[in-house]
Amino acid sequence: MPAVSGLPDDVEPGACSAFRTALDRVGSKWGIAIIAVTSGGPVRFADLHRAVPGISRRMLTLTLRTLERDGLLIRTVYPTVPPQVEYAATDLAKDLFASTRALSDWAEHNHERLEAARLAYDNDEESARQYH
Amino acid sequence: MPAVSGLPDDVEPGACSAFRTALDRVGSKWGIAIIAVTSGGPVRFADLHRAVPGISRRMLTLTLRTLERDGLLIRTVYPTVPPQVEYAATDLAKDLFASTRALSDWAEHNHERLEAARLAYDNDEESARQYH
DNA sequence: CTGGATCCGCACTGATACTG
DNA sequence: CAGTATCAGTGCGGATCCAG
Repeated sequence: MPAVSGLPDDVEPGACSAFRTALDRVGSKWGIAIIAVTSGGPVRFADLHRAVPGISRRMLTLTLRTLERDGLLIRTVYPTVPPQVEYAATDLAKDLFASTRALSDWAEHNHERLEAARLAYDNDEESARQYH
Repeated sequence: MPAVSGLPDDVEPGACSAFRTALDRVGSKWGIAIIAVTSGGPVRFADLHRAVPGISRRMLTLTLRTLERDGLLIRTVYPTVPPQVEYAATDLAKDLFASTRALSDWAEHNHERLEAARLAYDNDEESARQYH
C-alpha cells in the first residue's frame, strides 16, 4: 500500500535503499579515499597512512578491515622481517569508485551554489532573529 | 609534494574530496530518501513522515532544515489553520538525485557479491579462531 | 499540523600506549 | 612495520514533552 496517495510508492525499496546500501559500505569517512589510493595498485600500510592525510592508524586499520570484509580490498601479507602488508582494490571496488564519479562531478560543479545557498539562508536567519 | 612516491598525488584534492562534499550534504541517513520523495512535487510534512518509514519527526525536521539550507529544498508555508507546510526538491536536488543513480545501480547489481564476501570473510574469521 | 526543547544512549573517532 | 587495546570525547539519533 502506498504510504502517500499520489506519490510513487517505490521510493524506499527502490533506488534509495540501494543507494543507502552502497553508502553504508563506502560512505564511511575514509572509505572512498582508501579505495581511490589502492585503485592504482597494491599499497603498503604505512604508505596508505601517508597518502590519506588526517587518518589515524586506528581508523585506517578499521576501515581496511571493513573494506576487505566486503570484498572491496585484497590484503596480502608477506611474512618478511619486518612484516609487509599490501592492500589492493578489487575490480568490484574499482567499479564502485567509477560509479562515484557522477556524484563527485555534481559536487564539483555545484559546490559554489551550495555555499551561496547556505550563506543566504544563514543571513535570513540572522535578520529574522532581530525581531526576536 | 606527493605523499607517496609513485602514487597519484591528487587523490585527496580531486574526486575524493568532491565526493565527500556531496556525501556530507546528502549522505545523511535520510537525505536521499527525502529528496527522492520531494522530487515528484511538493509534499507536506506529515505525508513526508509517512513516506519515509522509520524516520522520527525530529530527524525529519533536522534533515529538512539542512537540505533547505543547502538550497536543495524549497519550503513553502501556507498561513492556514492548522498550518500547512510543503517541501519541494529544487532542480539542484533533482540533479543530485540523478547523479546518485550510478551508485544505486552499482549497489543493486553487486549487493549479493558483497553479502557473499562478508559471509566468506566471517567464516574464515571463525575457523581461524579455532587455533586460538 | 508542524515543529521546538530537552534528555539520554550509543556508535564513531582520535589519542595514547603496547606488541609480534 | 603493522597492527591491537584501552580510554575518553563528540555528535548523531531516538523518545518524550511542550508550543504556535
